[in-house]
Amino acid sequence: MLEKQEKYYYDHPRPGVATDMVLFKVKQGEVHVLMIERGEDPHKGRLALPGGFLRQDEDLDTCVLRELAEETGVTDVRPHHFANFSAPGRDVRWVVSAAYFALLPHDAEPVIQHGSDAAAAGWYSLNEVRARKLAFDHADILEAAIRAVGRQLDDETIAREVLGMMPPAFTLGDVQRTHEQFLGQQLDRGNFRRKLKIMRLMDLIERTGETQRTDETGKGPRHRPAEYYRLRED
Amino acid sequence: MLEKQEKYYYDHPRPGVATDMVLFKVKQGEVHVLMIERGEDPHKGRLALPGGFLRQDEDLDTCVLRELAEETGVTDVRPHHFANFSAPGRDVRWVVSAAYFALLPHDAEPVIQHGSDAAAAGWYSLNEVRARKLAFDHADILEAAIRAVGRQLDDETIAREVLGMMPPAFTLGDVQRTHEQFLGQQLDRGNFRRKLKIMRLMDLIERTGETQRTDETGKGPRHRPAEYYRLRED
DNA sequence: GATTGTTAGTGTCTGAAAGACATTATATAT
DNA sequence: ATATATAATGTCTTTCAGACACTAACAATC
Repeated sequence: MLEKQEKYYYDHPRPGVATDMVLFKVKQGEVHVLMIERGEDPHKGRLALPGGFLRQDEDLDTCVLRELAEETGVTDVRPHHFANFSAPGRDVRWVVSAAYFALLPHDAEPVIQHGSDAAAAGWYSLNEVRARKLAFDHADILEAAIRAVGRQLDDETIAREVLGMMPPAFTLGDVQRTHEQFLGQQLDRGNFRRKLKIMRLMDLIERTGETQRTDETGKGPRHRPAEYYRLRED
Repeated sequence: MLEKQEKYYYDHPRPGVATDMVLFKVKQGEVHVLMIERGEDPHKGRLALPGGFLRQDEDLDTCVLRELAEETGVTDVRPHHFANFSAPGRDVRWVVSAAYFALLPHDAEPVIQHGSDAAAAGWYSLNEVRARKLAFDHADILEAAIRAVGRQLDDETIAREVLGMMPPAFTLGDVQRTHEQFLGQQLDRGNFRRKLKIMRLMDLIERTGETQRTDETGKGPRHRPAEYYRLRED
């Protein structure tokens, strides 16, 4: 293969090719994003999206999953490509990036790995990460990812993955608030629940029989408690 | 810039990065695609999509437009990215490609250029090009492009560009048949016309006053003639 | 104990839009 | 004249989204 490569060699300058992953998770009702603190220049110390360079024996989908597994231990997510980022000045090393998003199931247990490239890693809420100065053009990538999820929320595949993000017991209001964070706007409760039925998403979940209650610390609703739901086995 | 690049140099193998353009045109009622006969290995002699390698001072959108202009003289089209193609074996030179489609306005006058990379170029109907063995994975790219256009036909931007593909005088049946070729299925006439109104596409065109007629050669309809339309100035 | 405030859960009214299909119109061919 | 094919338009029904109303159930307060 290398010989063939030389045989057909073209004298084109070659950019670095990388993937970036915007991994979303729901934590205490708020959408969070996995970010890594860069341990090296360029942009040392800034928060960045996980991702990495393409290898010669893999395609981009494989690359983004491999990098995600290496840096976070997450393996069971579906990557969704939504855009390329290729502005010449976006990375002084000249790197073209294929951007993906994925929705982390709640039962997944990411183990943040510390490598040379990632001094620290962790989950940041949308508000937190928006208040930070991010590496490269990762702020643009993040916003584009949020919009991409919002656009695809009426796609059955994505809507199912959102259900998979929910904790073991959740209310329909929790699901609605998650949708709202991706859409950036409020939704009508009645219409949202009707949509869940029409998209047959209600068939994927079931009532636990429990309802919200106010615990001894005073935490909890001061209003009608919501029914808890859980994902069905099948 | 080059110094900085060396300063931050990463020892990653770098694939070639290219763009491929699926340029559609309507010719005598049939959707055609611009293809180039490859003048060099790999895949010398086979039909291929126009496109080329990314340069250091441009992003992917700029690249695909530049390559298109160089190879065909076409300048006034809007590129729409729809997918990346990155399977390791798709090109023995290891090339990752960002795939675009564009819809050629009828008034554009492409001048096919003959370069070292393009021994011959020309328009092929979907049936013709599907009967040929194409270079690389360009058959996959082409089919994906057709589906991408079909999916976006209810997007106002794309639907307008389809109108722009029509010849100076066209019938609503011509527009419908173009949509059908992208969708791969028949449409109901009444529903299609209603859609044109709802999407306010009827505001963009006007009747010419002429109707189809059978000319001396016997060409023409043997049925009720259709009204001709044209694009409005504004 | 009644009242208030807040969210949960459900139902209803309206209008937009799609799908299926019917009807009339107008040309050529026989 | 009749058949045939397509153009052009209209109608009926169903689906679905948006807006909104109404009741239910809890905690806090008066």
